[in-house]
Amino acid sequence: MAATRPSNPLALAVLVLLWERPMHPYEMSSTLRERRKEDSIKLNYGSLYSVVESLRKRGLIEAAETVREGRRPERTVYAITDIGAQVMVDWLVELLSTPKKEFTQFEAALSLAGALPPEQVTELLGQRLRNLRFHQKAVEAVFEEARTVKLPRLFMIEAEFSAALLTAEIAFVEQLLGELRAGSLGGFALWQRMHELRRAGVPPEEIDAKLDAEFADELAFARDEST
Amino acid sequence: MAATRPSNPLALAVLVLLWERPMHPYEMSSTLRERRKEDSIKLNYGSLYSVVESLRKRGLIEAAETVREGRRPERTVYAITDIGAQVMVDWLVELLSTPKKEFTQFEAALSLAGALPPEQVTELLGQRLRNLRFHQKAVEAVFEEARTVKLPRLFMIEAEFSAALLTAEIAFVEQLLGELRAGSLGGFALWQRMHELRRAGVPPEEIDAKLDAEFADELAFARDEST
DNA sequence: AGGCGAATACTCGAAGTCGAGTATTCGAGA
DNA sequence: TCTCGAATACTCGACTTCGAGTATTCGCCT
Repeated sequence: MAATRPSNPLALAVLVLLWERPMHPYEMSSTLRERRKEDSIKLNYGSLYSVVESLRKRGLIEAAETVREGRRPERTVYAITDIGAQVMVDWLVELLSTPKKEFTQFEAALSLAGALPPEQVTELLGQRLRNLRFHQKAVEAVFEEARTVKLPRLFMIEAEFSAALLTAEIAFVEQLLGELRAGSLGGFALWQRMHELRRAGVPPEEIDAKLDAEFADELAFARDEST
Repeated sequence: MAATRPSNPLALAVLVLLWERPMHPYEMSSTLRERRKEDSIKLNYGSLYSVVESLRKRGLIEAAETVREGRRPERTVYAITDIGAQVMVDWLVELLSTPKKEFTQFEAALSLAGALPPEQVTELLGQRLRNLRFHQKAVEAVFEEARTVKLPRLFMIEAEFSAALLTAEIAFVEQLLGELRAGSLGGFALWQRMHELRRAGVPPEEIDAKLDAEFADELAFARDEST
């Protein structure tokens, strides 16, 4: 059996932490928090403990000892196994070298935005833009702070990546908003008309027929798609 | 009880489809496929049926009729309810107007990349860059095709968004690769030395101590963090 | 006429996700 | 010395996710 692994990236974080040195679950979570890794890896207690258990069952990590410090409850300290170290490397290699489609909520929302009327979508994207810019300022403040305490950039690459995506999203929304406000986005009139008809209470099939007639040219693509 | 909703965006897609007109689950999946929405919304059969059931239990959709066409098995046709339509609107409003952190695998991998030696990470990111560029060409070909069949841009905004993120990622990886190859990324030497010591079999605590001594200036930030 | 691959239409159960809840202990201040 | 909030260290179970498997039928090709 090829060594399988859990799908949650938190499991990879656990492997990396145990590759550094043995520790117990709660220490993993606090270490991740200290290093600001919770910004890039979703951390939640339930998942942490179940992920640790899942790694143990697969033989990627093992319980090293159970210690009791002061009068705190007992804690199980885990260590990485040789197979675990190998899986960690393979996993990192795959994630770094091979891009794979990541589904985002915003992309889903964009693809379904047609269900709201164009005016409302314009308004909502305006709000989003304001929120994004506000967020960007906060992120820049964090970078500024990092520079003043001389934190080496190595420890923040993931934050820089996420900031780069944020900048790209801002540019995209700005551009889209411009086209929406100008009404110049291809298909805009069709979209508007569809909502007009719905508001008027026209039933679905009739809407389809009317739009098909009124926007014959714009909907031409749909007719010869039977290839 | 405030109308709750499933968390899977596929449920939003179901609401939108049923807002257009009643249909049965299999038709939902084929409609989504025809419209290329599976590129922006993760579609999988298991999830589809359980999401439909979950929407039904919450009263956001309801079974309208069960039909049997030809000698095909029976199918349940669902319709959206008034509450369902409201939830659909609220959900779209939230997703479009309010950005929320999306965790990506690559961001997680970047934040844990320190567990591989710098030379290997450089090599892997080189591979990634080649893959990303290849993928970008394919995406551009799709856009080209869309232009020739005159598909209105409205129907592809989500694809344009995803392409914008792809471009941003390429730029980021190019930039990062440059700094890695030049060895100019802050913390690079520290990272290299850490792996050197590990290869030499030095135990964790000693590595920490040595690095702390050798890179006192670069690690200064860590010492006065006890605020 | 009949065979076979593509499309239709789901089902199932193992695995994973999540946040709220619980119980304890430490330490700063009144 | 007492208290109270923050930190420590998990547990629980309801809900989701997922992909592989199943069973049928349509329609083209020979």
